[in-house]
Amino acid sequence: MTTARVSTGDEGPRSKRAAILTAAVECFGEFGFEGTKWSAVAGRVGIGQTALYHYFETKTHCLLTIMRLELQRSRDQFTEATAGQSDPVEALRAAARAAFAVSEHEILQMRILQNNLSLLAVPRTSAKEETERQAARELVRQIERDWTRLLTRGMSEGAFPVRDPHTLGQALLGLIVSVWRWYRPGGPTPLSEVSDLIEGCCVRMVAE
Amino acid sequence: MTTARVSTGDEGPRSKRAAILTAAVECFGEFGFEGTKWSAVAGRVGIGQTALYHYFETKTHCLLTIMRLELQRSRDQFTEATAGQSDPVEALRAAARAAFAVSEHEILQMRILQNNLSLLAVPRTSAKEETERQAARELVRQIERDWTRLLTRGMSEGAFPVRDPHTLGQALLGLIVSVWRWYRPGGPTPLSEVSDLIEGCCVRMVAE
DNA sequence: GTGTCAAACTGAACTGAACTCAGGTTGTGA
DNA sequence: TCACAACCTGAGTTCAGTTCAGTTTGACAC
Repeated sequence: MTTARVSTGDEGPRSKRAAILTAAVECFGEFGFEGTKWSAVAGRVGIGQTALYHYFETKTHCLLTIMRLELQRSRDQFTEATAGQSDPVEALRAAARAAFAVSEHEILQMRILQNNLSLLAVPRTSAKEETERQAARELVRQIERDWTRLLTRGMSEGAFPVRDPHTLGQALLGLIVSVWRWYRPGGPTPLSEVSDLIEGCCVRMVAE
Repeated sequence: MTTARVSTGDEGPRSKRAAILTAAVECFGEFGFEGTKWSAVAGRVGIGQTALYHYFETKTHCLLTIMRLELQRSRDQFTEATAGQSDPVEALRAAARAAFAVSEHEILQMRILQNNLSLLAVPRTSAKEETERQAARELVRQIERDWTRLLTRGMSEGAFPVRDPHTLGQALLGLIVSVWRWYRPGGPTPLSEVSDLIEGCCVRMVAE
């Protein structure tokens, strides 16, 4: 049950919100969102199904919350990794490496995010779902802008050949996140190798 | 309603299978699989909901069929594009270009495939669903093998530096298909530009 | 032309998972 | 020790997907 992390601070002392999020990440990550029964998450936390509705308006609201939190974490990690880097190539390398410096739990969150990104395209009818969706969309936009900025800076400094920075940013992002579609911990290729290979790909894509 | 394409040949003279597939592609592509009601597809074709079950065992069976057909089409296109190319770099370029030489209807199919790939990971209980899932998985494996082969050949001929060809193939595929997540016809960047940019990225990733 | 039969279809009923309702319990903090 | 908000529950509702028990249709043989 691991009542750890994911705390957003605004919870009561006997709140199970964090436990629900953790359980949901494990279920959604392993069986997929549609593949997991909402009641199974309740069972794993040790409460009745209806108790879930005290914390989340709907099952989708929980999913969107997980996605938003993961986007926030990803973006913070990017910001932290690139903060000190003055050389554009080094900044690019740091950003790519940061994307793969994740725990197994975070891998699940990336996978969930990846597999349900299309949810963000269509408006939701439930109020809280829509709020989370908007927040997630805004984070996606900011992350795209972060990458575009990194590329634009590198191009204006002459470190990267000039190309459409926005489309190139999308391509880099697509390349990096696509890893979570097939990568499995304990698989044939260790994550460190994947990380090195993708880092090199990013640099060659952009800087040559 | 456009009773065109997608015919697999083994249908009766008054079959609406092709019309259902076309309508389903349009609905699933625009609103997402979970976002479209199965009855809405029936409505678009002009039949009652229950008539759908004459052609597909379940809604998911229809989705898996669409995905399998699109994988088949993609693979054929790869094979045709790379057939005559003896130079590895030219073969790589041709493969990348072929991936973007698609109609608007095929773009929808790529999007559907992309958004529901995680379905292929977990076994299905329905017999026909499971058959389509196995076929789709096999096609994915073959497509990965096609790319790996292309890379291995280029490396052994000295046209590409030696790197893990399987992981690099996954990266190329991930880069290419990730485009369908954000690309929209009539958007700011025309597909021809995207195609050129991604083609260049592929070559730099692999050949430098 | 006419009869046959599988293919094609239908309205009514069923199912199961997400969700609502109308309260009951609990433990924190005043 | 009492109040009350946070937390929880079992019983019921809803609705999309699916099954059932047939009816209609039209291609083809004769």
